[in-house]
Amino acid sequence: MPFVDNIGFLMSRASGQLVRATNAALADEGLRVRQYSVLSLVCESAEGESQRDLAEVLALDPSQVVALVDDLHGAGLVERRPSPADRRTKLVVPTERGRAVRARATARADARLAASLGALTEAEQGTLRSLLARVVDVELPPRAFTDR
Amino acid sequence: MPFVDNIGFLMSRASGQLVRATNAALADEGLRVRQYSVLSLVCESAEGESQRDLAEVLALDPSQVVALVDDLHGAGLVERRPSPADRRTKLVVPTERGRAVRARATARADARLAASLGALTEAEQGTLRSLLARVVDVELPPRAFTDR
DNA sequence: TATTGTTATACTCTATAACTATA
DNA sequence: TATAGTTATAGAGTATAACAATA
Repeated sequence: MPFVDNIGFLMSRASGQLVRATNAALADEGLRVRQYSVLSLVCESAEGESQRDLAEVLALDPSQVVALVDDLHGAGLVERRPSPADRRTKLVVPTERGRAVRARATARADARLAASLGALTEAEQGTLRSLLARVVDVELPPRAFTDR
Repeated sequence: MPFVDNIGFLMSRASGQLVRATNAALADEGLRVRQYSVLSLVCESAEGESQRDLAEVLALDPSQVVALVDDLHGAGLVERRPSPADRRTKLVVPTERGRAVRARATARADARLAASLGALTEAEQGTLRSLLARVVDVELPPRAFTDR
């Protein structure tokens, strides 16, 4: 099979396209997609998310989360609150402004994403989403100790 | 829909996983995935590929292709040949060693990719490939001049 | 004038290691 | 002894601009 049909190549190409498109859509709100992902998660959380949990969900190193939260805090969109349960842990919570920016950002990003996926029907987008979710879950294959 | 179900996010996460896995698989051959993609394309080509064509197929800036070809040339895997048709153009062609390295690299990369996609059946992988190919093709939507 | 390859530069993303304060 | 957050650093990837040679 020719290289241009390689799933890894196509995935990388598609991902790059979507990231560029989303960054362009978010530029008006002063966000990039990585900062936006953190803001979205904390806005969806009831009591705030610890930086450790953010790192795990986003598959980022904790040190990267520090920088992203710093960015958002500098823009007045989130705050760090001490966790009542563990004094090592900081819960990241959105400010009022953070919630407002997130709402606008989501509208813009979703519209742009829909345009980028315009070649696919709604049903196909659902199929793609579930296939991707299953690829993402396979971090630790059951009996693939050989290559670790 | 929660952020973690966003297709752009899932795509970025999946792409990162596949790139990391492929880079790990290629490390023994002294390659990274971007160099490998150039090597693969020139090995598949009958008369060599111009750097401009490589940039277009891979969706890279021509200046990035210069660096990748430099890397491969430094490793003795490709050569630049003058095009008989256009003296501006350089055709990138593999060396004998380049072809041998590419064969081994492809075996390793394909095996690792198959493992990373192990959660999907062959049919599902085919579906994923075709969906991705259609997403990638939508660089210039028919009448979306508004956002350019 | 436009295109191919090239150099240069800056910024973003990724990967590691080491440190602190807590547990 | 282990974990959450932090700082620092280096390398890889991305994005632009400008230039020489050639068309």
